[in-house]
Amino acid sequence: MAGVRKFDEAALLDAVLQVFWQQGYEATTMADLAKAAGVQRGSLYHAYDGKEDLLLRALDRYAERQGGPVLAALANSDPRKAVAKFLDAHLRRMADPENPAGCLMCQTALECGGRDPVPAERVRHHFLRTEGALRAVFERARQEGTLPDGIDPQALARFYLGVSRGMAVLHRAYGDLDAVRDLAQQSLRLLEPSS
Amino acid sequence: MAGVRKFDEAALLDAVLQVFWQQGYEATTMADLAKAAGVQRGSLYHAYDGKEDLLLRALDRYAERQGGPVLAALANSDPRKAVAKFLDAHLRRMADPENPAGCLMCQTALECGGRDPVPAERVRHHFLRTEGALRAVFERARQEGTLPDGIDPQALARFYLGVSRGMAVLHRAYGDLDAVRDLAQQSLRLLEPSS
DNA sequence: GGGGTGTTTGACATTGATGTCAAATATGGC
DNA sequence: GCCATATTTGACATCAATGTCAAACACCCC
Repeated sequence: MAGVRKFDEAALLDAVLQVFWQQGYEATTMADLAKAAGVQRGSLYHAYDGKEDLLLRALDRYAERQGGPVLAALANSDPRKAVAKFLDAHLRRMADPENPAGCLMCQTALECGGRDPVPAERVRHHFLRTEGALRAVFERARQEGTLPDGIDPQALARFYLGVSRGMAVLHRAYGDLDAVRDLAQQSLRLLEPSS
Repeated sequence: MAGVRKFDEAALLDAVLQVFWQQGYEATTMADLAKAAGVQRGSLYHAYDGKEDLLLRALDRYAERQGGPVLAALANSDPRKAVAKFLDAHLRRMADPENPAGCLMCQTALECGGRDPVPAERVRHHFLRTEGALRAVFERARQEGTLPDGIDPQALARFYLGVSRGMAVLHRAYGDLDAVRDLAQQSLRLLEPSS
């Protein structure tokens, strides 16, 4: 029962991530995390630096598991298809009944933004990563002439980043995907060739 | 020093609102609220039912003070101008150095969404109110022929609701208004007559 | 197979937040 | 001016979370 680490790091972080995502950072206690991970509270303190440390690791793991497929969806030479798949990946993520509603990153951004600079900075980093990936899509499209003139790739990237963030908020607030779908669909009209 | 209520209800709620907005709901203690309001902790318990009661009242007051001007901005017969003013009102709200970054409604939606149905429902109510006001603008525009055919007013309303929510998240996460401005500006292209 | 290493476990003290209460006190009505 | 009413105030008990620690213990390596 003791001697070598009993738990799987990845599985533990998945459990921790889930609890933070469901309840929020402040409402979560170390006891909650321990219980969800099937581990004694003392073991958590032994293996990690505390709740904030666990949050940071959970954020990174979240980016890897949830954000990875979303960014991968951007790999398409047609910017419209790339963004459509990007938003659709978000939708599918939200439709997964395993996941709590919303988005852990947004939640942490809002909850810690005015209080705790360390997780806030981590979230910002991941946002910038997504923004950069989107910008790369549009910059490439611009070079290939697929993007209308006079459109700033950076601004467009921020737009779709913001749209995906808005989707998460509406998902959490409304509990269903109707409004989320509308938001995604309408936003795609911005890339229609007609304009 | 005692006998009749010493504090102004509105001013107290403004102070309370500010603290919730800055720190988040769970991270805020009754002592924080009492201090910010310049009132003894016991007085808060005497006058209100507790932290959640104060949050609900703060949300309503927030909707009144911050949301009011934003909804008023929608009063314009040209839907494009109405929405532009709507988004600009959000921008100005965020540019106000008196206000913490982001939006108390979104914050509460995300923080309480997975845990506390009562404030979550209150937030949803206010979101629906905004969504309804936006929809009204587009429905009127459609009747007047200002809106392109094949556009669902409801979907468009949800789109701009989501955009405004995304603006709040990016504001809180990035701390500045650059991305927020880009998001607002790009979203307005959806209403350009060219399409 | 035995000792060292590192983990687990439950207990502990500490801290901080909560909600309640009785006493003190200022105001308004009579 | 005095009493009733309602608020303020500080104290109190309770509860919950935190972080630490020493002892128990299992595994790996020699």
